[in-house]
Amino acid sequence: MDKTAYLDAARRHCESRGCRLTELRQQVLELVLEHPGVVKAYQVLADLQRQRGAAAPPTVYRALDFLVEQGLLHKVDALNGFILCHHFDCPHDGLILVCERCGGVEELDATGCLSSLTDAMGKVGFTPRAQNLVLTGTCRSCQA
Amino acid sequence: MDKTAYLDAARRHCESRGCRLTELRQQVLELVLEHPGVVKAYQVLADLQRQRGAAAPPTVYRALDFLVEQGLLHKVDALNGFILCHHFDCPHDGLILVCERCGGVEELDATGCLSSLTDAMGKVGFTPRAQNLVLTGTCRSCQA
DNA sequence: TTTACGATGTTATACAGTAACATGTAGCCT
DNA sequence: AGGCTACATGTTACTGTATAACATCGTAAA
Ligand SMILES: [Zn+2]
Ligand SMILES: [Zn+2]
Ligand SMILES: [Zn+2]
Ligand SMILES: [Zn+2]
Repeated sequence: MDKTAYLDAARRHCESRGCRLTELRQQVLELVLEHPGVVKAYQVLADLQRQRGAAAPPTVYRALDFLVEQGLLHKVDALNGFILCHHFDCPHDGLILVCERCGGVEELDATGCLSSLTDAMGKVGFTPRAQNLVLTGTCRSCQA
Repeated sequence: MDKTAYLDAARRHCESRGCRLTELRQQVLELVLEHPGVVKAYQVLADLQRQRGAAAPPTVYRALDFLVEQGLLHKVDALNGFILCHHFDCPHDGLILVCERCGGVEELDATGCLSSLTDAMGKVGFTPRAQNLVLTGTCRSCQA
């Protein structure tokens, strides 16, 4: 999917959820799109300032939070960063692997891999919220 | 295990690994012990300042990093916090469950539950960093 | 038109984490 | 003893991450 098609799909995705992909939000999404792998909020902020002059942290954090809310991005807590989700339109129990060395992102289908985890949680009465697992580590090409 | 026994076990654990649980490190560990669930670094810092006067961030971060290194604490990236590990003496992969409603934290030993995930990652050549999975959801006592 | 609501702008601040360098402390070697 | 070494802690200053609180603006329903 090329960039334009992706943005179109993202717009339709938001509208189908009763939200608007405003110009600012799209601009932030495009900035994330420019980067491979993990993007940091303050990197986006710097990019945004280069494009439209003054901009403050809340501007970019609000846009990023919105995009995460819509499922267009995932937050990677361990790295204080964000990554694109390429499957926002189909519900997926994804397993997202982030390489600590090259910043590359890989997505696995974890369906069928989570049953034992779910069982373990069920034994203590814990009900997990649907969410994506994000793990950090080292990818194949970065193995020492 | 009561507090004294825990601290004794922690001390022996460190010494068996060729490290010392110094007075400062033990003091930080005790401060973490005082809190149920997740503890934040700056909360520990504030507590520490109340006990021994001046103290700066590096003091508490160094101690916390040491304790994580020894396996006595786990870092919870999603919450920028730390939790006690109650079975530091046996190697394990932690599965940390955070209740969205009451904020309680529970750690499961997921060592036997991750093989299918590990297999899936192995197939793409990905080596996960030793880490804890953090999931949010609803705990038993908060079930609606 | 008025009202309400969502989005954005703006300022200031809180919270999280680290670099770099100084000082102390304990064991070891000569 | 004197000096060497390694580790632990103290201290200052800073970078990076994130949010609170309030102001402004556009749009669309009432
Ligand atoms: Zn996804
Ligand atoms: Zn890599
Ligand atoms: Zn543990
Ligand atoms: Zn609960």
